Amino acid sequence: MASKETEIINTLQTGGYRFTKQRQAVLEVISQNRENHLSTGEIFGEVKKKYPQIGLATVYRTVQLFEKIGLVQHISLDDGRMRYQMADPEEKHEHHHLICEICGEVIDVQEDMLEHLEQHVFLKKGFTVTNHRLTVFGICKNCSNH
Amino acid sequence: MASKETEIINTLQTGGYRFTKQRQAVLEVISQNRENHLSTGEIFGEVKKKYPQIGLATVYRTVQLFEKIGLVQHISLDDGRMRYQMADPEEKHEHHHLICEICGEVIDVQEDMLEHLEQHVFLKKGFTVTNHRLTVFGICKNCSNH
DNA sequence: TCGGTAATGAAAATCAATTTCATTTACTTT
DNA sequence: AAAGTAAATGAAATTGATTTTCATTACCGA
Repeated sequence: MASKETEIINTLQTGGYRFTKQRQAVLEVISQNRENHLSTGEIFGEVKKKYPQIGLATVYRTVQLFEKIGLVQHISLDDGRMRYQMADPEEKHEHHHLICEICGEVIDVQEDMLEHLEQHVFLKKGFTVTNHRLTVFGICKNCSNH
Repeated sequence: MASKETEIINTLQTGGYRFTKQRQAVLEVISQNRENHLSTGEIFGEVKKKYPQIGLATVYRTVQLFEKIGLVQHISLDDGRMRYQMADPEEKHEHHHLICEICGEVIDVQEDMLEHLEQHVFLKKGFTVTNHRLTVFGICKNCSNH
C-alpha cells in the first residue's frame, strides 16, 4: 500500500506536475494546521519559517494547484481572503463551519444535514446540486459562558 | 401609517444619519434590481446614469451604512466582490442562493430549511446560531436542458 | 443666517491575488 | 553523466476591489 505522500506524488505526476520542496512545505503547513483555516498569506508566513526564500506567488499558485487536484479545499469567511484546509476524500461535498461572532473561532461540522435539501431543491427548482457551502454564525460555547 | 421612504428616513435620522440624494439614488438602484445581486461596482455604474457626479467611495460607504441599519444585506459569491440586495425584514436570517456552475445564474431560495439544524448544532456543540449563509452550487434547469 | 457635524468626490493608499518574465529546477532522453 | 525540454520559481509589476485621506460642500438645529 502506498504511503500518503507517495499517493500525493502520484496524483501530481499523473497530471504532469512535480512534487517540489516548496509544494511539500506548503502541504506540510496546511496539514499541520487542520483546525486553523489558514489564509494564503498566513500559509506563506508559516512556510517562510522553513523556507525563507519562498515567494508569495508560489504559495498562491500551490494552493490553487492543490485545490485543483482535490488535495485541499478553500473556504471563504467573507473577510476578503481565501483560506485553505485539507480536503477529506470521504466527503463528497465541502463540510460546514460555525463561526463565533465574538471570538471568531471556526468550528467544523462534519455531518451532512442537507441531504434532503438537495432533492427538495431539485424537485422545486430543477436545480442539480453539485456542491454547497454552509456557514453558520453565532456564539460559541466558550463565549456563551462569558 | 408612514410610507416606506419615510420609515427609511426615520431609521437613518434616529442613527444621526441623513437621507441624501446619493443615498436615495443608491437605494433606488438596489431596490429596482432585487433579483440581480449587483456588486458595489455595478451599483456605482447604475447610479451614475442618474447622478454622473457620484463618487465610487460614496457608493461603498452607502451600501455599508445601509447594511448596518438593516436595509440591505450583502452576499458573497466568492468572486472577490461584495453584492448587495434589499433585506427582507420578514426574514430573520439571510436567505439562500443556488448558483449555476455553468451560466452563473443566482437563484434565490426563500424557505428556511435549516430550522432544525440550529437546535441540532446547539445541542451538539453548544453553539447559538444567530445567522447562517448557505450557498448551493450546481446546474440550473436551463443549463440541464442544454 | 450662523455654526457645527455629516456627507461627498477625487485621489491616494491598501490589500489580496494575479501576471510577467528571466532564471532555476527537475524529469526525460541520450 | 550531459543535454534538452518543460515545469516551477522568485521578484517585481500589475490588477481589481475596497478603504482612507482630506479638502470641500450640504444639511440641520439654534
